[in-house]
Amino acid sequence: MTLPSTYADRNCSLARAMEVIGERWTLLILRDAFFGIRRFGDFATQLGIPRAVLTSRLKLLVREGVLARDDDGAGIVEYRLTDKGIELWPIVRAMMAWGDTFYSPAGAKRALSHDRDGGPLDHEGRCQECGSVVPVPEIRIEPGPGFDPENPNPDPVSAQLNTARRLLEPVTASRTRQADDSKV
Amino acid sequence: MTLPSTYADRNCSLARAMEVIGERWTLLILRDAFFGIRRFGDFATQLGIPRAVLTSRLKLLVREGVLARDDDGAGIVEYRLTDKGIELWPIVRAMMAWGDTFYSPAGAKRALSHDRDGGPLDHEGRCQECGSVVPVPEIRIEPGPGFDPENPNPDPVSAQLNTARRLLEPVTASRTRQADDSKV
DNA sequence: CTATCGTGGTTCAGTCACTGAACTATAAAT
DNA sequence: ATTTATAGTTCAGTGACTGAACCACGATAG
Repeated sequence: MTLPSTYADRNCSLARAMEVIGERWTLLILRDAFFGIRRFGDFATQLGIPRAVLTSRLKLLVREGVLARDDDGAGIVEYRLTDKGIELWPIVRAMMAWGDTFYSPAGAKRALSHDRDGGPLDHEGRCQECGSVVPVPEIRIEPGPGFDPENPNPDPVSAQLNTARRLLEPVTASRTRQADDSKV
Repeated sequence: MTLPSTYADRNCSLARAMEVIGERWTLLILRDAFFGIRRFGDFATQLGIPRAVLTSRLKLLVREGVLARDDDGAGIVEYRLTDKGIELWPIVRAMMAWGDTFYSPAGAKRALSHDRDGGPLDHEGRCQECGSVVPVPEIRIEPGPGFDPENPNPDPVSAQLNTARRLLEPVTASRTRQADDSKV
């Protein structure tokens, strides 16, 4: 049902993509998923999104195969990006780059680099050291020159998000999934 | 007015970008702008968007410097992408590519190529012939293998949009700006 | 000069979605 | 048995979108 009166244009792939990821909050949810957030409560507190809307968005993203819902039966649910979801990275990266260019005079708020060789990424996502298009799990993200530690949000999840990390690396929650699974 | 309760995250450029281009319809308006649409009425009919919403979106985009409003004083107004707006192309391209990949089994609905040498563009926007990142005005767009001529929309604007053209090349309207010989 | 048309909007009632706060359900942990 | 952590649901109030009609203005036709 994605949208009541759906975008009519059947011949533009952009319209179809918008029905999946174009609703309010959706891209911010996905950004946080790239940053390693997997838990319902963490999405809710990080984004300040109404929980009912979060439920609705997560359901749509799971139905469309962008996120996978992983329930361990013990009250712990994780939402992880699927391969299809990971292929949304160029969109997220392009939007961050545009926002940095025009709304962050002090420089990029987050700096991206190739975790293997340390080379910075250009705006097309290429490592300037090795020249390759860096796979998402090898991308290192850290606060950049434009990062503003205004209100240092003291919760542990925010603290983790503001350190240098690799994309998709899960934030460790207070109560983790049962008995340490090897799927990281 | 961008958003009533704005996205709170001040430290993600994505949130700032979403405030400018994240509202419903906005990216479709910009897609049409890349395709050469410049007139209020053409946006309205091509997208099927309520005119009040279109007014609101155009005003925001002009205020943010993404579009320029050009009024010739004779009842003809044109909205054109600025340089800042043209830099949104990687976002539009990435979303079309993702939509094609996952929702167009018959192949891309629109094919992109380098107008100078005819080389097709890869998913990062590089010409596979000359290897360069092709500037937007040199990008040729035409119906691709997944294009579906289902309801051949008979209006002249749609007809132009479905032929091979360069991006940003304006669609010629029935009544053009200031003194023109091409009367129908 | 008046009437009509093309164009770029505005207005408005009805509907739908989002917001924010409170509440519920379930499974540990104490 | 009670508390805590987590993942949701519920609901009234508000705001945004929808669709259709209407308006203002300049150009064109009679």
